[in-house]
Amino acid sequence: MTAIDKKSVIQELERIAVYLEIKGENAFRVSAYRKAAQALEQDERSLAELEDPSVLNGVGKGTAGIIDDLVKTGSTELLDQLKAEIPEGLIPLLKLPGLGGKKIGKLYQELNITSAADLKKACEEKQVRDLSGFGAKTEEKIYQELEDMGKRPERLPVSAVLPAVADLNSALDAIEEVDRFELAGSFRRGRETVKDLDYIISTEYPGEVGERLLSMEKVSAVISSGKTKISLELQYDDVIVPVDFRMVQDESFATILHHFTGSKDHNVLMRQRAKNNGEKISEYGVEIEATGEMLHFASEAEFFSHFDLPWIPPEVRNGTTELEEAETYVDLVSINDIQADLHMHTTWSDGAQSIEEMVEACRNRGYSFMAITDHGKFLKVANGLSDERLQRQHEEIRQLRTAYDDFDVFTGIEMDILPDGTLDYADDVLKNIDFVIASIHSSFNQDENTIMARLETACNHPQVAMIAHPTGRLIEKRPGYRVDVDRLIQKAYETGTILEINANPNRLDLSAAWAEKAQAAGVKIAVNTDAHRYEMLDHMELGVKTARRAKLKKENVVNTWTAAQLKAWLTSTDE
DNA sequence: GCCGTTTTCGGCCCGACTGTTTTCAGTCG
Repeated sequence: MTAIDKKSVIQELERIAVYLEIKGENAFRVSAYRKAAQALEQDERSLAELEDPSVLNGVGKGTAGIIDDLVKTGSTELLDQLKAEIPEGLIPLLKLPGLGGKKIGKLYQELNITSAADLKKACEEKQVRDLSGFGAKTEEKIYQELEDMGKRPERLPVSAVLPAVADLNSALDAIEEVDRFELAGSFRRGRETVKDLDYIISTEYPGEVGERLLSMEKVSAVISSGKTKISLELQYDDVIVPVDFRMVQDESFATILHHFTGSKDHNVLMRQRAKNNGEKISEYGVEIEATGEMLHFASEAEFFSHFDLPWIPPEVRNGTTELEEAETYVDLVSINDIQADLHMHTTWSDGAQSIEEMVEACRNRGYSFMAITDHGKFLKVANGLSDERLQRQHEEIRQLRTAYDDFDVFTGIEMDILPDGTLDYADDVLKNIDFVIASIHSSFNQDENTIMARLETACNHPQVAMIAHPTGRLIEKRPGYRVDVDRLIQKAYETGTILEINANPNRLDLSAAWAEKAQAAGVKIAVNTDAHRYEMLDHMELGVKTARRAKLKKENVVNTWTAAQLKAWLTSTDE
């Protein structure tokens, strides 16, 4: 038996890095521990399977020894020393913007500050401003940050920044001096939470563009404002959205887009590759070190091509294996492959539009088929369909679809799996429905076995085509019910049940990590919006980003298929 | 602390902005 689990080992390595940072240690030594923690995290193997950690890139003899200590005893000498030397209360101070290890070290050594409370007092007594490297302005800023500490979340769910994205896109569209712009950063990479929004802007007139940005309506604070870089905070009700803008000349657009798309670790990989070629990547281009010549690129594709790589999708730029795997991303699912949305609601239950309105909206998006899947009778709060209303609705759908020869509308239902594990409709009702979704909306607090029994009952039913939002989580709001996802994936594979990536930005459920595992196990995935009104159909893009993060191939995403292919597959998996 | 097809030392991705300085360190992404 080991003294601690893998997650704890990773945390302890990160803790060592933080302590060393405050101690003012060499920055490369600090980042070495961070890198080791990351290498451990990204390796699939358990501690037991990973006999010698130093085989990992970034873990050398020293850190391997520390890992070994942690595994065997739960502690290690270095960490014990650091704990004795540095007060634990200093660690949260690293989170304050503008305070890094060096400055915290100074506060500790010269003012004997050991906690947030000490620091606040020192600011009030105006002691901080007298330290070299600090000043009155810094002191005031620190004081304000301490006041605000803990008031705002570190990362925002994508759903929280969508209004800001919409506003910023139209604001930038309206600025004449902007030649083109793009939203980069973790939003472009399709992460489910973001720290800020990173906009890159091509312009010949950064001064004018900057002025316009600073005068935008929702600006609540200016964090920094230079010649080519501006950082703002926008306020939307109680949500504060930090935004960075970087302005460049158009010739540098591709390289700055790449740079600010990140991830940081991906950039490190690319820069290392460039260095091996005697070249240097910056935001502005690629410099040939021997001659000093600066190369520019018309597109990201050209930029990658310069390094003998195909264009690497932003969603997989994790700084892990994407350079080696670059050739395998050609058949990644993309938004243009999507033929259908298979989960949505209408006025028949809790949606805002009629069947016909939703059908028209989907046709206009260029889809070739869709499914109407209102809530079942169990969900009374959502005006779920009784047996009788269900029949009538499906009759209406069958009538409607005769009007189209180029578009198919599946009859469907989002049927609850009841708390007692039974299904909401009888077999003879289900057998006439084209696309039956099963999902859990109740009794989230049941134990794992009960939840799994519910999900397995649904998978086992020949008429159930798909499990919607399989874990029930809401990002940053609730964890979901107690589902053993590995077991669900296995069951879905055995029964030919599709698992959903629900594209709603509050859900993104399955997550990318689980969807990747599902694909590896041979499970088919559907990316659906679960739209309750027109605009929510737009969420497809976020769902597809999640699918791409999961490295899903087009062939494994059923709503890239034709209606006929999906129908044939559904029939073949009935048992 | 890690690493090596310039390999056991000397680098480690690169640049903008701020606040403090008066040429730059620290922080950040």
